[in-house]
Amino acid sequence: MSDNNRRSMPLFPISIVISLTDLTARQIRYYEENDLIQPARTKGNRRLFSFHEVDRLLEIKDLIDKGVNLAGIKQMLAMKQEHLEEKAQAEIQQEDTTYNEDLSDKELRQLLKQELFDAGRLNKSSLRQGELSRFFH
DNA sequence: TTTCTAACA
DNA sequence: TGTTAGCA
Repeated sequence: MSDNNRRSMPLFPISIVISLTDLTARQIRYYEENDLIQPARTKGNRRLFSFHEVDRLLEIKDLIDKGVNLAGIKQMLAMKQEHLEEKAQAEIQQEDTTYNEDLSDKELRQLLKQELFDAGRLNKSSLRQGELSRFFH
C-alpha cells in the first residue's frame, strides 16, 4: 500500500482530531458543511478523519487565525490542489530527464499571491473580509 | 459514553 | 461560534 493511501485512510474520531487541532467540534463540523473537508463515516454515522484531513484542518486553522474567511480558504485549498497537480504534471513531463526541480517556496508563494490577487479582483465581495491585505502576509 | 443533527434566551 | 436538546 502506498504512503498516500495510508495518509488518506479514515482513522480517527472527532475527539482525536479536536485534541490534535485545538478546533472545536462545532468548527470541524461547520467546515465539513462548507466542503472544506469530507471525512468518511462509520456505519453508525460517526465521522472518521484521515491524516490528510487532520493536516488540512491545521491549515484551515492557520488561515482562520490570519483572518481569512471560508470563501478565501476554499480558494486557497483549491489553488493548492491545482499547484500539486501542475507539479505532478511537470514531474511526469520531466520523467526521462535526470533532474527534477521543485518550485522553491518563494516561487510557490509568488504564484499563490498572484492567483489570490486575480481571484480577489473577480470576486471582491465574498472573498475578502475586511482587507485584501490579509491575504498577503 | 461519545458523537450526531438541528436550532437558538 | 457557543451551547443545548434529544437521538443513536
